[in-house]
Amino acid sequence: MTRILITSALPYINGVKHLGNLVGSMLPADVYARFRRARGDETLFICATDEHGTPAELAALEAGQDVATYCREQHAIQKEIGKRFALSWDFFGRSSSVQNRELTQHFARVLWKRGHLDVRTTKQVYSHAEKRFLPDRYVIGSCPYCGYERARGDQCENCTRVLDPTDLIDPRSAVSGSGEIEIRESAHLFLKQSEFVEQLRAWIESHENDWPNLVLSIARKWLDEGLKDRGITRDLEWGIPVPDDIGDGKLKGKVFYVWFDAPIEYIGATKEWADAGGKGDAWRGWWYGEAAKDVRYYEFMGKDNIPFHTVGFPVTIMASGEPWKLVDRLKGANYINYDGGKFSTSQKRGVFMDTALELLPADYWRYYLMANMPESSDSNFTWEHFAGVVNKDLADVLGNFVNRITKFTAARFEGCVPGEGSYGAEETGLIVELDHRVAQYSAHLEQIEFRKALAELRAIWVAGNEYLTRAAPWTHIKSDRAKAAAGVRMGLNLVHLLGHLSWPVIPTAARAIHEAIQPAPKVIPWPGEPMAEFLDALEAGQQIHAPDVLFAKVTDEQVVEWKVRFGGETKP
RNA sequence: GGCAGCGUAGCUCAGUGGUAGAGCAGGGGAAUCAUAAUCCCUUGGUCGGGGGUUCAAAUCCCUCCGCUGCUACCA
Repeated sequence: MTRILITSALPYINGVKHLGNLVGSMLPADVYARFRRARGDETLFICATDEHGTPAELAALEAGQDVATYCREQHAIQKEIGKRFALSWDFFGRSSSVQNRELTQHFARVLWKRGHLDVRTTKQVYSHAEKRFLPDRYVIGSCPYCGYERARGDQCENCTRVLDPTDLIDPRSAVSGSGEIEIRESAHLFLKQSEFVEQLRAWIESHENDWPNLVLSIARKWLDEGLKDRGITRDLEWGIPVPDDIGDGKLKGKVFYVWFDAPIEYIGATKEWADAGGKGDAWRGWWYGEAAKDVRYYEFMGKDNIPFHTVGFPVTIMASGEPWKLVDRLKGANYINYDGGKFSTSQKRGVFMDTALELLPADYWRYYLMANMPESSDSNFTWEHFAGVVNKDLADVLGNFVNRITKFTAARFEGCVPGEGSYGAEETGLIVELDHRVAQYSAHLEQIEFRKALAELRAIWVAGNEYLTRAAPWTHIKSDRAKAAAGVRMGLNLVHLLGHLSWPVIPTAARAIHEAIQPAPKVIPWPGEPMAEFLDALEAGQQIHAPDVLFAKVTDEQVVEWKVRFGGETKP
């Protein structure tokens, strides 16, 4: 049987992630992992914090901590918040782990020995104030074309021209503002990506039919523009050191570029998982050679990460000549905007994972984000839309359905599954509809089409309400108790079904729904087929429990309050 | 500047050659089990503009406009 390996793009270490980061990678990966586990597939869901690079060092500086401490603390925070969002990682590792260091150095050594790396001298901006080299975008100055005074060294935000730091007039450090900067030469290791253009293109085209358009077009664009060799080392303190046996002694004190070691951490974190669980070489069985032949590998990420997963990481693996697993299905997401603008960590604009949970439980966000995932184009978050979806879909359609049938059972059937009466034409029709809808829902999830899947899930919730209205046990109870009983029995079986089907998306609420009927296992399995059997499975006389309100509504007052608090479109 | 994606009902989005769709919002009705929650019916679009191919175009081609992103040292 096929085993399922799932990785989510690694959240960067410099602070709590916003909803845009969540919906692009971690959340869809989690929903997919839960779906696969529910279906009974052996599944491994791996994630980690991405801890290297200049922004991490600067964030630590700003926090007044050494980088190692800063990363350790931030990792713990992100892990905690992820758990509270019910992200069901099998392991949440760290790109700064020993395991990743060993693997990254292994790849670099193999690539060096095989001649796919070479040492080149580059010119870079060095700032005396910080005593460090600055990436282009950390150098600011006046744009030589439009005069904009805060143009960055890589691009002018005002006139959008692509720049080089040496183009800037009056260049200075964006960190300290110091103008004491100079261009220095520095030796770096380059990955000869250009040698792999044909191999890479063949691989990408082999996925013509099973990768989203967005992913294919971005990957092809990089190839079509001519793949350049890429520097894979940096002059930084914090990072995975380049081993002494690479680079003929010219690379002392350098570390690998974050985008070289971050994807390798997918493998590294799997090794962290195996080491932590005493599983020995099991990590290798998910990634390497014959042992991993039965593994199907899925990656989830935002569109900004696509080049690194379609070009950089695959080239690293191809260049190693070793049989590491390449991605099979790659799901790329667009961006979600906040009230018409960007989510921004630096400007504190938008909603972040920790503050989101202060407002409402994880399931509210999970459902909204998945139902409106930016799959085909960027989508837009507004508080009104969010409140509307939560109130209508979760509170009115799903919550109220569970509530009305369980309350009715408690009031009229002593809170037990009634055994009288039998299913008739109404029930048969419903079963036919649900056989179809559940199959559709399952197929959409399997194809990683989340908007369509969630629309189908919602339609299944609606079908419950439609059925109850037609069956109208509250009417029949007055004249034909057996007929009313059959309707209630079906209603309760539907609650049972919704508890199963909703679990990948809204695990906490799904558990509460399931437990209205009976205790829920840790992984709520996919409902057995056919529906005719599943929807007649509850035993007569079984006690059920009407749950408390599953979803509270978002009030207009809350919407107003949150818009102000989170700096939405209330422009002066 | 180059490249890519997007532009369909008031809103959020499906729909890739064969008589324009869904959900929400709006309008009318039914029901009274339920978190005033539900269910049924319904109004609403010259598919960004223009040109072309075709018996037939939201869909293919050209062009223009708008929005967003990427442009290799942010990650």
